[in-house]
Amino acid sequence: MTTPQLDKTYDPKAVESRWYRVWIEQGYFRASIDHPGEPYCIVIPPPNVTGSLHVGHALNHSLQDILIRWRRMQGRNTLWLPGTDHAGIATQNVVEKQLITEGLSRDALGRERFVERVWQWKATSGNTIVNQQKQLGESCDWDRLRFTMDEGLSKAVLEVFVRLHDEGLIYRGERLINWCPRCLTALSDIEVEHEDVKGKLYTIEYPLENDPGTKLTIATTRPETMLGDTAVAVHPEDDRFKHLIGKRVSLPLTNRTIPIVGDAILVDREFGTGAVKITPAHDFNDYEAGERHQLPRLPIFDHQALLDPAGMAKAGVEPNIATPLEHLPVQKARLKIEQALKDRGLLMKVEDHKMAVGKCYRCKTVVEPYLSPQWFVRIQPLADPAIKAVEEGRIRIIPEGWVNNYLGWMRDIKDWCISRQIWWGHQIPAWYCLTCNDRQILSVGNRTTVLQGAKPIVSKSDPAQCPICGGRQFLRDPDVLDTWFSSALWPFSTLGWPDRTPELKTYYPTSTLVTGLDILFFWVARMIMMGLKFMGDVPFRDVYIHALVRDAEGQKMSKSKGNVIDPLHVMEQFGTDALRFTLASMASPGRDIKLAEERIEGYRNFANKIWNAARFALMYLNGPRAALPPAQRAFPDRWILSRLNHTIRAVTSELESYRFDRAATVLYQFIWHEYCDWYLELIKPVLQDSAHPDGPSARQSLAETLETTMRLLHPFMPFITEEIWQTLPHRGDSIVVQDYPVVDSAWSSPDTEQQFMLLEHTVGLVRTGRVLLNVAPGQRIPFYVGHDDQTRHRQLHQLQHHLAHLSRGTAEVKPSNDWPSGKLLRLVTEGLSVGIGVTGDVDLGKALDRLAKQIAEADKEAQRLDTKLNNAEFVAKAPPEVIAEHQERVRTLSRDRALLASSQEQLRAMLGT
RNA sequence: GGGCGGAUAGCUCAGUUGGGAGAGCGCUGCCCUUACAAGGCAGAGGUCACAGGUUCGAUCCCUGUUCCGCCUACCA
Repeated sequence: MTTPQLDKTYDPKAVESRWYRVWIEQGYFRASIDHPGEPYCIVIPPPNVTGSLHVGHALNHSLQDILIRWRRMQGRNTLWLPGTDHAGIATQNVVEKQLITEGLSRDALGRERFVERVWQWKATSGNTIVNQQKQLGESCDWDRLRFTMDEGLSKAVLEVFVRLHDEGLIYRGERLINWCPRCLTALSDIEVEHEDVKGKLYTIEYPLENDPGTKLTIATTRPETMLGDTAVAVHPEDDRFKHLIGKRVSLPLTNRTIPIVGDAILVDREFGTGAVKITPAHDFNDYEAGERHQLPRLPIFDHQALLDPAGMAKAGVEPNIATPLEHLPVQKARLKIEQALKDRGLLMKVEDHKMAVGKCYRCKTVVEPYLSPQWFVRIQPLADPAIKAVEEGRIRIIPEGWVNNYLGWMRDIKDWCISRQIWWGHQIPAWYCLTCNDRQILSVGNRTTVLQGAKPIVSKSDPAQCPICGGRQFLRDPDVLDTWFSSALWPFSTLGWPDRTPELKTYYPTSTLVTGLDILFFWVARMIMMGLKFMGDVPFRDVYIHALVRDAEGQKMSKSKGNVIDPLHVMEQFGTDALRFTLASMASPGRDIKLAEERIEGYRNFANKIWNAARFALMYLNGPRAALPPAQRAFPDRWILSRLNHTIRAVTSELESYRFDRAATVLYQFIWHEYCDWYLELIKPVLQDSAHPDGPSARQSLAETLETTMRLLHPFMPFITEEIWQTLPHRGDSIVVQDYPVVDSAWSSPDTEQQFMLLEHTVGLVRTGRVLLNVAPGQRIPFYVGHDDQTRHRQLHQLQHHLAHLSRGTAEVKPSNDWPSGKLLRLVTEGLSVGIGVTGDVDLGKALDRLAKQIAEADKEAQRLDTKLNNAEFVAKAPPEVIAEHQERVRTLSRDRALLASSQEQLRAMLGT
């Protein structure tokens, strides 16, 4: 038999694309409802269709692939369902920017042609991220790739919208909503990011209508909104002001007077002046206060957040004030208002003030509360079951710490604004009869607005006839749905819902959702609500929430900071397996990942180490192999089988609890520091002697353990493990579809492990001695070993030839008091003694320093233990086994110390000091 | 303002029934020893943030403080 030869260093590029192609060709990732195993399904958090893979995706996807590959190998009926979402606002923004560079605009193009352009863009760039995912080795069932705007998923959206509307859970109404004046659309509450900024607090005087000499002083951070004030509020129990309630003030800069109202909710007596202006059209609190006091709402900004002439006219703003303000943005208007108030002596003071402003999560523009008719989901009835599902443990959130976060948000949830004033997305299935809604449909330029009070016909298909007037002319609601509305249906819409498909029956509820914290509310919470509502069951059993990836300094990665780590570049440079292993090993719960390239390089080295272990194995695997029962194998084989068994148990249980970091650490330690450092070294003498009687069993153990280790590692490092596995003796076509290793009690051998620890300590001591005495690495030396404990001493005899081999010398096992008295460096630890001959002209400085240090440490430790043992309370109250252990340690220490001291004296004697 | 998490070796982080403090990277010294210099061997380095409390005994449990993150919120 000829053995395949491997190159000296591992070259990821040479193997990755090759194996991925094979895996796809063989259909290993394809799921089938006929598979006999218990289903295990993950739906991918769909990335933006026009995006590209960033390191956050790489983490998220690596973890999912580890789970899926692991479960597939365990024989489960696995489905990892991939897909992308249409990312309404973001994608529309991208295409609009393209149009600008062509001198076009979406308005110039018109809705239909614009949407066509977006589809074109999706067609050209939509595969980018999918190809990058393949590069990462993701074992998705690509035949089932879904997109939120697919026909099937769109059907699901229609179905859900219409059913929720019919049940009264979707309604249209005019409310104050978050409005992005740049994207020109409504946003939901959670699409607004709050950011602390340094602002100013303006104190302004409003004169009383019937007593202009008396003034009510208010404080505001947004003086420009005063033009739309419709009341001033004071606390009803505030003795300073309560007599003013019911009176009116003249609103400066306008011809209006507005009432003073008492409002205990809005007003905090301690803050500012104790009096607050109320602008219901431009502030959420004021909007609610306005409801309480039946105040009019006077918007003074237009949809671009510019001062609106018509609005100002309606608000009675003095013409000489209004004219210069027309079409000014908020910031500029503020300066003019400030000046006007100053001119009239009404501006008392301006102070620095810390405040939070809301920004659009897509474009970072400051959002404005804006009064407009929108569609909402009445969320409370959906939230209640979603709260219960988590409370009752039907859904587990991991790590648990996020449960309260989830519950807190769900219990305080607000109605969800789902309409967006953009064109890319699922258009709302609502139509307005042109006859019946004549007065509610308003066209200004190319903007069509359907006013509050219009009567929509909600239906899965175009209505033929108005049920009220019989009219046949309709306007379809121009708005589209929030992208997250379709994402919320993802776990069942991707499986064929609303049709009752066998896939749905097999894979729903899905098993695990892997996601970042940033979309817990955007996505996870909404999937839970929709899943419970429409499937009558939770969408997934486990939600695993992983950390955010930051740069080495802990900064959030962003293109503008230039600190992004590009996963594609990393894969190119260090290999995909290295990247995947790095991310897995750093995925500790509840902590952000600070990623530095050196870490990835370290795991590239790990891959190379594995590669070379395989090269070593292949070099010696020629020749007959014999599979003896584990107990009859040689010491190194018994030991590595026992350790491998332990590693299988640990990796499996860590994966079961989503501790990817610990699973990775366990694998790393085993492969590098047990398998390579010790096992391969231990078996070299047997392998290198082709006539050795233990050869057949050693070769069998070597092949068997390496092959098993590759299977154990495969979910983490799919490419290198496949490449190596193929060169080893194996059964089957691909590691992808082999069984995951399971614990085998016949492999477990605690006695052998004990013995190995003795070997490890002894070899360590000899090697230390060699360094202390400056013995050349290649030089073979004679040395003595002995142990105070009889059993250990006997074991040293059994280990003799291993000791000699690993210590590069000849070992004589003999009680230490039988050793020659002079010219010997003795090193001692825990009853174990090693003696190395000292030749005349060696520098003993290092050795003496070491002995002195050991003695000092022994003294210190002995003193610490003595103190404890002399404490009557310790002796009286500590468990007997703890006391016994302490006493034993004191005895060992004192023996060790005595031996070290005598060695010290002997060396000193040699030096003649 | 509220909530949550973190503070352990130079750096990044493990450490689950409280009883001798760990890994990776980096650093120092010696080695191109026929799997691997992307390597081997040996080694240095830590009042486990601070102050109290519980306990015979605390990195671990409790309280408070400081600093740093994140989430959330209507303080004009």
